[in-house]
Amino acid sequence: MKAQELHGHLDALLLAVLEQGALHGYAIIEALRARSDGSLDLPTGTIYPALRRLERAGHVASTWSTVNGRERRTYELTDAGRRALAGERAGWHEFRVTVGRFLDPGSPPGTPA
Amino acid sequence: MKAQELHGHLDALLLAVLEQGALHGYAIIEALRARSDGSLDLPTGTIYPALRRLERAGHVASTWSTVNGRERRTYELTDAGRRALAGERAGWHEFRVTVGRFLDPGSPPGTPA
DNA sequence: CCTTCATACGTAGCTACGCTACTTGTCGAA
DNA sequence: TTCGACAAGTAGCGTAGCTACGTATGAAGG
Repeated sequence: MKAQELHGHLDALLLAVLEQGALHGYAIIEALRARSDGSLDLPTGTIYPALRRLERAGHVASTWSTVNGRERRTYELTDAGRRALAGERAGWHEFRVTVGRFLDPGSPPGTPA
Repeated sequence: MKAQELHGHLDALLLAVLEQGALHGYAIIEALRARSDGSLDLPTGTIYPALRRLERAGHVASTWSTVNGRERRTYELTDAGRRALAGERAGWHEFRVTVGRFLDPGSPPGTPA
């Protein structure tokens, strides 16, 4: 799918992926691709800046490690990040219902009961 | 809701509103507000440029009329617009499923059956 | 009469944010 | 030794919605 439509929801996706355990950037990209059956194939230029944004916001924390001579920055959800994720989930739900009222089939204009 | 999350979905909303009949810009804003129970209260600076974009793209057509001394530009879906709306609906569905896999409750990681 | 508010259109400039394209570097395989 | 997967990152661009204006009419209220 056209990924630009993610606008505003990327942070939530990243937090959701990290909810299941700490990962490094590259692995996050792979996790998104895997869990979406390839629909979400996000470039590094999207992920890395987003992760730094989340870190600045205090929603994730990172630690460096070296594995096989390769530098890895591993990201982990903070408590604030977990709270933020809950908020993002609520926001996503409202968004999905609101937009769905216009775009989902079944009950366009006047559907009282 | 924070309207910036609409990013990329606004066109679809406008087409969906016009699907039920031609409306002028101001009325479109009111229709969005009404059908979303007030969640979508979009400023004119968002709607008018968007409508012109849709017109340039050939998805809507506009006709001027004067009602009570007030100028009205009434927008109507074109056939291409109707096709575009169908595409937007499909895109919305895929988007909602993909993002939902991460943010909706119920089936986070490995849910085979 | 004059102000104010709802109606109705519109533009200029800002900002957020995801994307493209690029760089740096290690390691394993061909 | 060259190429591709792994791993991180930045600079600059484009899209698109938002803020804050500006214009104009008609109705309501003082």
